[in-house]
Amino acid sequence: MGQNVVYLHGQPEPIGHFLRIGNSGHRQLETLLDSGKMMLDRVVVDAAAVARQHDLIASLAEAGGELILDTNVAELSSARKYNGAVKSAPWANPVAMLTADDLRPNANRDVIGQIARFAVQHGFHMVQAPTHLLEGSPDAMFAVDRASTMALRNALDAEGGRHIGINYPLMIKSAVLRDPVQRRAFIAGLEELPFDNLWFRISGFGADASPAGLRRYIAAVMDFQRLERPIVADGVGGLAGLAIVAFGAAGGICHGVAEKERFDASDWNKPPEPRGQSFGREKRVLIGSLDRMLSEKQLDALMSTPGARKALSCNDTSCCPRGFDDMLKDPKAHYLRQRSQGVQELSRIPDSRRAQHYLDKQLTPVERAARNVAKLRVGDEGLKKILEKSSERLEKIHSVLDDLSGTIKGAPRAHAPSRQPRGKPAAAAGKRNP
DNA sequence: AAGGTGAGTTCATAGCTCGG
DNA sequence: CCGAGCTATGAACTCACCTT
Repeated sequence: MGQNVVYLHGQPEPIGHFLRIGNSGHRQLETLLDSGKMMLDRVVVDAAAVARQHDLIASLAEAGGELILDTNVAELSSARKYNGAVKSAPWANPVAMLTADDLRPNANRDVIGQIARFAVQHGFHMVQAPTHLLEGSPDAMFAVDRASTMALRNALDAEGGRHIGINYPLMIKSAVLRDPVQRRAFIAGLEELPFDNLWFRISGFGADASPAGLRRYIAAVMDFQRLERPIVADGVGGLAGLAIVAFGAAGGICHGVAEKERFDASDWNKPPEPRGQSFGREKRVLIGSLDRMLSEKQLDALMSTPGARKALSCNDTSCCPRGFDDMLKDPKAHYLRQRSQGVQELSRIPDSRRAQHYLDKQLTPVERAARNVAKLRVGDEGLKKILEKSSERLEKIHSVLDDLSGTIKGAPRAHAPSRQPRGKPAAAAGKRNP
């Protein structure tokens, strides 16, 4: 598809695709990077993990990748999270949450100054402004966040980081995003701030978005184009994430490696969990024909159903030549190839045709495949329900987005964040020639 | 080299709310 | 009054790193 397209107005603008390294998957990612399978080289690194992930960061920098620092200030300011994984961030307070005072210019803890020096010292190209999870536009922390953004710009300039850009992460729950009055207040408050790109981290939204939720997300985020700055949808993945960029609501998306495809901060203000009680997730495999992941356990159970193996296998021979076996053998490589393939395919399509291409060439085939999966004679009632719901969801997304595409035709589209470091080729990391 | 330890985490579902 | 969508809640597995 698309190989024979002639571009009358130059190359279409590529969609920005960003990867969150996360907390503990960096060794696996290093292996993928070294074998040319990482696919993405614009990465967000948590400040709390920089020391541990130094090897991966150095390799990415050497390969010309773009390094983005997440300061973890939002988590460090949360009752539930400050004493968890983020507590090893250099500016963490070991005995308490960070407060607005810690972020004042000239504060005793000098968090802003520390962030600026750290970003320069570790060669970051971009920094997420140290913003907070906001209850709404009247939240007093919004003013603190605006002051922090200005202070960070000054601190970066003063510490030799004039070339380092700033992303502004707006962290609110989806109900707040949906409120047009609060949107206007946020837009007014952001207008004069010195940041390069606007990032959305919307609590309660992600790759599993409901059809109506997805439509409202796209419509709401489109309002922010009034700021005339590139927009990134953080914590989204799957066909929901692709829809957001296909419809031009955002110019880029960001997610983790088979995780962080949804952002949920609903428990951040609760007291910390007592220790010793933790929950985990079994290994999961991305199933393209369902637009969701299934655990190995669920897949095992499905394999006794005739036709399941064929219907669930990756049929992209450049990704998994031996189909199901390859998916199971290296689920993270499969995940990265599939996610980057979807974005790259869309990137080759001219802006004005992306929404239609998404509907016809990306959503429709999956919808059809999901319908076939839902027809399988699965013994397990729970699993059968999951398969049927996935299929139903995709059909509803199609009709909702079909309608939306008529409504927003001709509306201005968000741009992708320009690549840092500027001027370097956008060679995929890991594809270094010997 | 192998095994133990510590810490992170994602989904399904029940029940509630709000709007038509 | 019903259904869609939201919120709260409860459910064991993975990975990295350290110790021996």
